Amino acid sequence: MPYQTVKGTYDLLPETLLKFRELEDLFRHFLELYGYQEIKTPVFEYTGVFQKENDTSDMVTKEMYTFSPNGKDSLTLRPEGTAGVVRSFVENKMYGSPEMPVKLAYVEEMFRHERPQKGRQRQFTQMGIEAIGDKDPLIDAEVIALGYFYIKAIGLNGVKVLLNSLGDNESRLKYKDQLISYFEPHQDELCADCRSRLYKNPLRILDCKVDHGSELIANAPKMVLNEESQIYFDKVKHYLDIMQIPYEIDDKLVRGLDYYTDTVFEVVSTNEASGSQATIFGGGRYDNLIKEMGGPQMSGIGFAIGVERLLILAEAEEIFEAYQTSVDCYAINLNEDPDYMIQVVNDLRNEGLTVEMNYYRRSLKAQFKSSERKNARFVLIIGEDEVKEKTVTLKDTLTKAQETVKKEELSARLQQLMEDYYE
RNA sequence: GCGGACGUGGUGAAGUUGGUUAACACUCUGGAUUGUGGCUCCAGCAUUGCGUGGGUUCGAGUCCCAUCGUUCGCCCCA
Repeated sequence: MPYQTVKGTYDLLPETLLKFRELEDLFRHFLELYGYQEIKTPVFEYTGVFQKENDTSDMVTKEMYTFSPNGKDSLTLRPEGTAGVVRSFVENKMYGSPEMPVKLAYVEEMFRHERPQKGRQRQFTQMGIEAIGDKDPLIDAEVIALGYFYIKAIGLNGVKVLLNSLGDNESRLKYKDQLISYFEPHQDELCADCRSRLYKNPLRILDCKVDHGSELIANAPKMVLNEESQIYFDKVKHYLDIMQIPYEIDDKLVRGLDYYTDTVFEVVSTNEASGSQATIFGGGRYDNLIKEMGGPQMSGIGFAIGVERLLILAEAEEIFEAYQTSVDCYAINLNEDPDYMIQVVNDLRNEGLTVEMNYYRRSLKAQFKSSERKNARFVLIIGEDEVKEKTVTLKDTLTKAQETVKKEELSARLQQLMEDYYE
């Protein structure tokens, strides 16, 4: 096999990683603002954590990295964050927490065996939050607010929030039945995928990209929420209005997995740089997941943001400032051995200054070029005379001023020069 | 899983219907200037090598097949 990254994976090189970190740091700042705490769950879990019974969707059957190291246990690299966090919530008995909801967050790598494309890798990073253990429209609105204002804080334009309600279990089951009886007589007009969805997850038919004569879908019965769900949804919208978060109701928005109940949302980009992968983040409320995982009947809500996609957009909108690493000093050595230079450099570093040095013998010109590339504020020249006199020739690259300083006084002199400059 | 495009040094890339030593530019290295950089000038820089492996041919970066990867779209998107 060739020595190269596996298809759909990539190296995050220093320059890009800095931008990545910037996005993460800002996200963590928002976690703090909204009172979320970060947790780490294992990269792999028992397959059952991600694969619910009766789930035969593409994503679980074809798109998970599932393996069996001992031929017995079936393990899977996490394809998403929610399941692991909910598992942890239950396993660590956080449902007993005095303060509800428990507000958790993660920034982690996910793995999906999909065909790679722009904005879609097989290993990718998601930042997400989950508010578990309580159900109130205010929590839904707050979750959306965190995501929305985070995206705005990055400086992205052309984003919009899509919002929908799938209703509570009662509303949804009723609606499912309605859809089944509506589509049943028209089965032959549906694509193969939708025919198989008909009984399992008829809501997905509404979101099908294959055109089955748009009339059929357009005329499908609309979801009618029961009174409780309608009031809940209205409150969510009301709170979003108060926070001045613009949103669009999209009744075709059903999300892929059927553990979602009531509020579902997605933030999409209208920037063409995102290509066909326009969803920046998506999430929703889940009333049944915690119980399914062996916890009490509790509800949760969360979302996940794809960091790679954010990065594509952020780069397209050129919101990153040019990064320029720099050092305080660069030490040039003109002597055969580096002993004296090492002492000088070591002292300065121990004083807290960032220092680079020349490692091997090369021309003065080459060393000066290095100092430039490292963007050194000061150049320290160490030749025969300096070693003899226990001094260092100090050149300020901004003022071009040059002076000879005693080795013991170097650190203090540098600090002074830097302070003077900023005055 | 399906369909289209693409793959030449560290980088950006030229390479006409297959024909001698793979253009040009940037970067880098050395020198002019062996204790003072940025400018200028000179020189060097793709292990007979053009993603990889086969094939056709007197001859292939150029044609054919396969394979790997990238990319665009479809599917999917927890």
